[in-house]
Amino acid sequence: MRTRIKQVIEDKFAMLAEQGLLPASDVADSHIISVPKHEQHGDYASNFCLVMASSLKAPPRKIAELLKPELEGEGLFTKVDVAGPGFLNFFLSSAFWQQNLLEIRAQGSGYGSSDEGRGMKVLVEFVSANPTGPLHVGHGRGAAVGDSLCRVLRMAGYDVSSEYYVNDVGNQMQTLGRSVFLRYQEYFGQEIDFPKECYQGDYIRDIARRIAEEQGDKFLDGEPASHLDFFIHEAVSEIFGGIKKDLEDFRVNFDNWFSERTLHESGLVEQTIQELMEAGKIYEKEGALWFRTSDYGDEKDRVVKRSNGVLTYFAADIAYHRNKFERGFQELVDIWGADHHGYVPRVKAAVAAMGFDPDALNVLLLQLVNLIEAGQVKAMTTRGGEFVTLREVMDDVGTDAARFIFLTRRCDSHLDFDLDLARSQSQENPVYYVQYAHARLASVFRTAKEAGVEMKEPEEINLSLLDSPEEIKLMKLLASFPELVAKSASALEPHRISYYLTELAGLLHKYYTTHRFIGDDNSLTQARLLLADVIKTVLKNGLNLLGVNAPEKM
RNA sequence: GCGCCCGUAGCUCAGCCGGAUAGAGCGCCGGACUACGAAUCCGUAGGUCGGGGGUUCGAAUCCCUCCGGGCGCGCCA
Repeated sequence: MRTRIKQVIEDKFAMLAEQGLLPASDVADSHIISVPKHEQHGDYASNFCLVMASSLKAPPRKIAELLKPELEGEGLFTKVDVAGPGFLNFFLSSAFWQQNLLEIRAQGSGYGSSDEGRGMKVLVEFVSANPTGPLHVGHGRGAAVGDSLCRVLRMAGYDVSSEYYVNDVGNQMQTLGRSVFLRYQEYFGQEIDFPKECYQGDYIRDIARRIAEEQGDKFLDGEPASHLDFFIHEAVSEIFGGIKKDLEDFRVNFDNWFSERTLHESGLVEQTIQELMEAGKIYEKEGALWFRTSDYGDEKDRVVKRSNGVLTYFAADIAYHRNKFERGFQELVDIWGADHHGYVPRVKAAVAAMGFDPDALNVLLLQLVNLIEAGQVKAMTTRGGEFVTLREVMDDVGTDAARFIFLTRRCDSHLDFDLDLARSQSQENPVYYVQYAHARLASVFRTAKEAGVEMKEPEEINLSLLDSPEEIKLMKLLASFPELVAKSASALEPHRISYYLTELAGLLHKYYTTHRFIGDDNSLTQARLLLADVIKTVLKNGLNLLGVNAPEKM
């Protein structure tokens, strides 16, 4: 609708310019159609006259007055107002909104879709936690945001793939294997010196105990180094199995699990370094290889191969991002913890140096999650081994509440996750507010069925009965859902969905207390049931974008 | 010291590629079930949008600066 109004204005302007009533001029980019905050400002508003005033050398209101009759003659609006400093306010008839209900109903679970993304291939990479320990709450936020973003992008017409990058090589693997081996020795009563850099969590002991129980003490003999691969393999597969299970229960699915190891094994890392050296973008200094990232906006050059011959994590990441582009993705979204923000410029620099568009790489930085319990921040450190896992939170508050809460904040805002609130099965918990709206409507249909009321075909329903201010307001909000999804997608901001749903649920609850869906007047009942049906659909579609259930009963 | 993010009601936060009178939830206080679910609704109170400058017809929104908080500044990942 917005694009249609915009087009009409620009057409009418061109016509007036042709007639010599206004000077010809290019239309400013800042010309937008918005939905005004106040009802008296109409259903849509245009700032056209304001943004064009200076290039047309005419007062905004005067331009508006010239356009007004032309726009009214279009037949699209019941009224066009010139308001304030020169806004054009457009009023649509209630029939317009009523007809829209049929459209929503026809689209059903597909309502909200658009071709905003035009089939653009997008890769969203998230979580990507090292398989050295269980997922913690911070990863949970990444999982919720990433997964929801994928759903939103898909609905907005993007061709989306989701991916988890598995760091399955490097020092940390050695450290992990060593940590488990030491605990294994400890299990058999040997004196061990457990270094600080080893993984401290109890889960390491659990893995060691399992190995000890299954394999006995046979690894105590001989050179520990020769057993290390076995311990690494056992630890990784157990930990990774746990991660996958956690994500599955959190309703997060990945299209692809990308192993860092394959980048090395395929030779892509070495090949990329070689090519960049030939292009003069990597040079040698003090025995190490350095990438000229400072030529592309980074603070300083970065090492890709250490003087001891070992590749850095960065080296693999360069190849990984190259690989992403070479797989044909046009937009990349990386979701990282905010503590990695210093890493962004160097990866963008690498992308640019390889000849790809650095703006095609979108890095979302997720700020910290603080768990609050009894009004106190629960300490959450990864190093000390004392951390709250995603599993604990999921088991504690449930997947629905956890996901919803993770999606009620902007990415770059710190998140205080109040456990008591999330736990409470009561009014304070925001997720229930929305779910309850859905369940309430489901209940209406159950009641209707019991009363023997069947919904007619939409075409037979007299929609003009839906004309109260509350109904109009609801219908307008319902109509804006596809735009909201599209905007949420292009801005990479899934949290907008949860705000929309809270607003829609609020309107429904309010409506519910002042209007009855089922009454003596059959045609009114029919019209309101259609409205109920459509609201229910939109709530469900929206909750689905968040990965939250839409229950029929609670 | 340098860089990134944040600062909006008592609390937690929306709104931020400029737009009209700045919103919500929680909390406080007061109301509403003999009709579809009260996990709900209605009403009251609550604001120098961190401070200051600038750009503009117009700034919570953009720019500069200062103050406060968080996080980073490895030949770690």
